Amino acid sequence: MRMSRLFARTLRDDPSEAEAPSHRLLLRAAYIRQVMAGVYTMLPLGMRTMRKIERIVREEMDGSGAQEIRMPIILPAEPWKVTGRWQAYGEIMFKLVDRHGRELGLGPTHEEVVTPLVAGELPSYRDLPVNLYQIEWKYRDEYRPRFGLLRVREFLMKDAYSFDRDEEGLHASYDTMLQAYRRVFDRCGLRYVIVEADPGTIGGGANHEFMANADVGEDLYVACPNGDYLADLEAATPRPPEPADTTALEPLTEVSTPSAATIDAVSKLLGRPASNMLKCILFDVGGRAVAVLVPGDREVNETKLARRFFPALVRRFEDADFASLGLVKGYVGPQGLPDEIMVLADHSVRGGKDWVTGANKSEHHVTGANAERDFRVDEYADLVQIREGDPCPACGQPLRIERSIVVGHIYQIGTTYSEPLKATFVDEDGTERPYVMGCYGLGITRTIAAAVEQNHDEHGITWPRALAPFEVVVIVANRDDEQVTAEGERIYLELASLGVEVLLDDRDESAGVKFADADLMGFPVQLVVGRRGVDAGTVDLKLRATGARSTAPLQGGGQAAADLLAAAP
RNA sequence: CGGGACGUGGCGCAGUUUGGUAGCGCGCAGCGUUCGGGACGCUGAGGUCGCGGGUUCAAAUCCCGCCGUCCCGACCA
Repeated sequence: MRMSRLFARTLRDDPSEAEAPSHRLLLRAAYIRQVMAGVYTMLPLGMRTMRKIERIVREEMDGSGAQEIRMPIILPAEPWKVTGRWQAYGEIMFKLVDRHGRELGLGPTHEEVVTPLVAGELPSYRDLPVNLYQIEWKYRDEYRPRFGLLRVREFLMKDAYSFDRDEEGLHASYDTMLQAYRRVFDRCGLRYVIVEADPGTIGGGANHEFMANADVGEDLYVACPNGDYLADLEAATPRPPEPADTTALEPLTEVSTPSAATIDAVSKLLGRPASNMLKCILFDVGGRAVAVLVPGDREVNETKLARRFFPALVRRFEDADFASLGLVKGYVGPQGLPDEIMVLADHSVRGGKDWVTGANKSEHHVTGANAERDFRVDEYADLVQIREGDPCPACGQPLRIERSIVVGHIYQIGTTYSEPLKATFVDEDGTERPYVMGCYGLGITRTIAAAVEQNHDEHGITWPRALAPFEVVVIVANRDDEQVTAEGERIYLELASLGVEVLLDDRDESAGVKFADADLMGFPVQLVVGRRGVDAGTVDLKLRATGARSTAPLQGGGQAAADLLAAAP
């Protein structure tokens, strides 16, 4: 490719809307252009990098026995209503209506399409397992698109779905995908960790996230310094506390707490630490009231709560909800709550006693409240938000919090979709059983951004070879010199014949502009042909990632660039 | 949706406080000079000042409404 023909105008100044490094550089280096919030056009350079990731993904998926299909972007609403996700995805799903008044959606993911597809084609256990994947645009009307390609409303994703007879088969399929993902991200040159994660609106059981480390990452995970434990912040489970000694308990006593409707205020008023307060938060779960108890110094992890009740919708009580049950916001406690309110407590509540909590009466709290004696707990569960410094569940060392970008997420979803969608096969014993499914997402466009976040410096992008849109750029430093131009052409053809993806900067620009653009666009190897070198019989080479410079003979300069490239990361 | 900021040629910005008929740098086109780290000179093209309404002799500037974009929080690849 000749740069004089390449549709790529670089920007000298940072566009004012771009903040994150990947966003800034992808715009400046002419990889992407914005169309509207969270929607981008991929320019030729961006396309080439995107295709490279797609290719790596295809090779690893095909090599793992998955088969590529293509499902539509535009989908009927019905199966989504059956699984409950028409509601659960809510406003995130782009919804539209066709001329007949039929409700349609733009696919945010494709379980509701692939599951009936397989059910219609494969009624026998003999045909299992099967794993189908596609690389397709996904649509999510995000609350807040941001950071260029990192969080967008239209993105390219590889999604795969495995169908097995039983749990054992699922585990094998899942493990195959986990290994395939490792190879994909290794080949992309990403620095990443694999963490235990929350399944979100997909639902189901065990699942892992592939997290690329990055300063602008929106996703936090906890890591044990000993390497014993890695988990998504939302999914992380703190080590359960030792149960409190309940041999001597305070009596339950009501105290007046005028205008103290917050943990902080009550804590100050009564001179008790927040950790001795029992926070009682009310939720509406699909129309049913649920009280969640956590110590006063902890937060309820609403993601875990949503997971406990998935696919029912969980929302915090609003003023009207308190009023309808005769409760006073800020003074709610678990003792004496009506029977129809389910009471859930975090495991950490077992570690405390003689709680201070609301008296269910305006301006009053109680002290000395204890589980069983004074209030019922219907279920203990893991419901708190983990914090930096919490003990590792494996070894007890304080956990650290790290920042990252989720580039892949794999799930064991079991029969979460096959059951409601009645997607069954006939098993060996003649009975119908729902498929045991796994699903596997990998963000292609997000991987582009994550790679730039990890590979850039003050001059521009420093691509790993596998993702660079071109591997070598041949810079003709003196555009007016026919001999220099001819040597540049010759080396360009030499590199092409060696199978190297090469770009010839034949533009009528000064050398400085060419160097700056080459650095900005991030090609791994730069080869400079100039007057000086041609006279001396040499070319100059530069490895972009390290800045290391060297010279090579003019004759065979192409081979030297190819050798340097082969040694590049 | 809640909080904050900003919308002026392709990009970055000034002008808005104090209304007077739009400017700078980069980029773009032409000519000439330059030619190994974002060259220089001359000439030129390019703007419904986000949109709609209002006030005024006169609005980029003042008032009202709307839209868009970005940043901080609630969803996810």
